Amino acid sequence: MISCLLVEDQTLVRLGLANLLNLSDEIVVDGQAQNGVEALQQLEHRDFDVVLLDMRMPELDGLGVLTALQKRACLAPKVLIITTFEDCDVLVEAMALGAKGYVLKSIELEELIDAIKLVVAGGKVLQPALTDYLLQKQIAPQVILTAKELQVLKCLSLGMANKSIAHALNNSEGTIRNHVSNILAKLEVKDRTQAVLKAISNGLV
Amino acid sequence: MISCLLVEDQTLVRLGLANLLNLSDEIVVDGQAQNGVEALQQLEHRDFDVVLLDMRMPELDGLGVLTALQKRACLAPKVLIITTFEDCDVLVEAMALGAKGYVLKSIELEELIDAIKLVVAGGKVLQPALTDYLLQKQIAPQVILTAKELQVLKCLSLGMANKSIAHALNNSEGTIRNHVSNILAKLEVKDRTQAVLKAISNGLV
DNA sequence: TTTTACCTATGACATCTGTCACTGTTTTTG
DNA sequence: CAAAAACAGTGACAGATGTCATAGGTAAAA
Repeated sequence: MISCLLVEDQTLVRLGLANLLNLSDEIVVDGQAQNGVEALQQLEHRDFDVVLLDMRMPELDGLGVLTALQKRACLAPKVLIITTFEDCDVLVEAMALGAKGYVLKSIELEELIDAIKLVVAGGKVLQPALTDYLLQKQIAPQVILTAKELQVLKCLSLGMANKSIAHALNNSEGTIRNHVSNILAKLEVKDRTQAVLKAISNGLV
Repeated sequence: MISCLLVEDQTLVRLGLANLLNLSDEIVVDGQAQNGVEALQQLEHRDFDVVLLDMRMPELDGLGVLTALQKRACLAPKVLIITTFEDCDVLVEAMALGAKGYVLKSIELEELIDAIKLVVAGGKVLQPALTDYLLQKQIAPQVILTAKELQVLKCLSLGMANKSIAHALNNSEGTIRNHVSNILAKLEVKDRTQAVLKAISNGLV
């Protein structure tokens, strides 16, 4: 039997999925968590063969869990991300942080069970729908913003003007203008509005 | 026993939820549909006490189903919307289209069962989290944009510059500037970026 | 019919925005 | 250590943005 920790914030989805998996005779969900914090607590106490991890959660999200797990690399469990298409912008980050697979909640039950077995066996899983998505993304390679730029971008996406941002971040307006200019270049957009739109749709903020 | 049609596109969620509800001794999910079209087909063949309806679906979404059901008003079944917080902008529309209740997927199982019973009994259900949301909306009374303004706002939220919008809508740039100015005043914001953010969060676009 | 609201347009104006070139300081990294 | 990034700053500039006053045309409502 494959022992499995299920991390998902929506109670109905979590209970339902746990039930379904437990009906199979190969997988047993013997741990559940509503958010990243709970998940890490459970993982301290005992080991699981695999962690089914949702991305969007309160308290600590999927990426947070992955980051935390990386720090104790030796005994990191296999992680299979199971989430919605809306959250798949972070696919690359998640895999970079050590996730072994990434499937959508729209997956069929049998496929999911196969994916879990594959991951436990040491494989990697990516749904066809996602590989297409990846291809599209890789044409426009990963944008890397510096910490400061990300800070400014967050201000932008709050609708702040350069002057306000300068005041908020204790910089001159000119400096903020430079940062904004660099952000626009990196995001390949022409003005702050487009930057905000791109940031939102890419989950950068 | 309350007979129930469950309409939800994500297979795992649907099967899981159906299982959970069937475990109770008051509710039986004896119909399932993956989208609005399938739901309407099922409803032609037979009656259900209640329809559990997801909002965001392929083919035909929740609002579409409600609209279709309204047209044969006499034998419209009770509808309980069960969806995510992201889709709750359409709450008012859904209720106006005859939905008897609106709950989030984050609801607890027992609460959901209670909600279903309440709806079948002729009541209406709104989760506390949603009533708060409604209040917020009503404090900032409905902004009324003219058709043209809405058109311009949509362009804004695509990240277009005034010149582009002017070109796209066959107007002078000055005219567009005037429209933008009026939009900003009506939305009570200071620049186009804030306008776009507000438009998005209020579902105006 | 008169009024009202909407769409269109122009010109002038102040301000904001984004770019560029150039100069530093500090921190990270090879 | 030396090179490379990241960060902060200035000044000058072009162009975009938003405001205001003003005004003509059209369509719907009173």
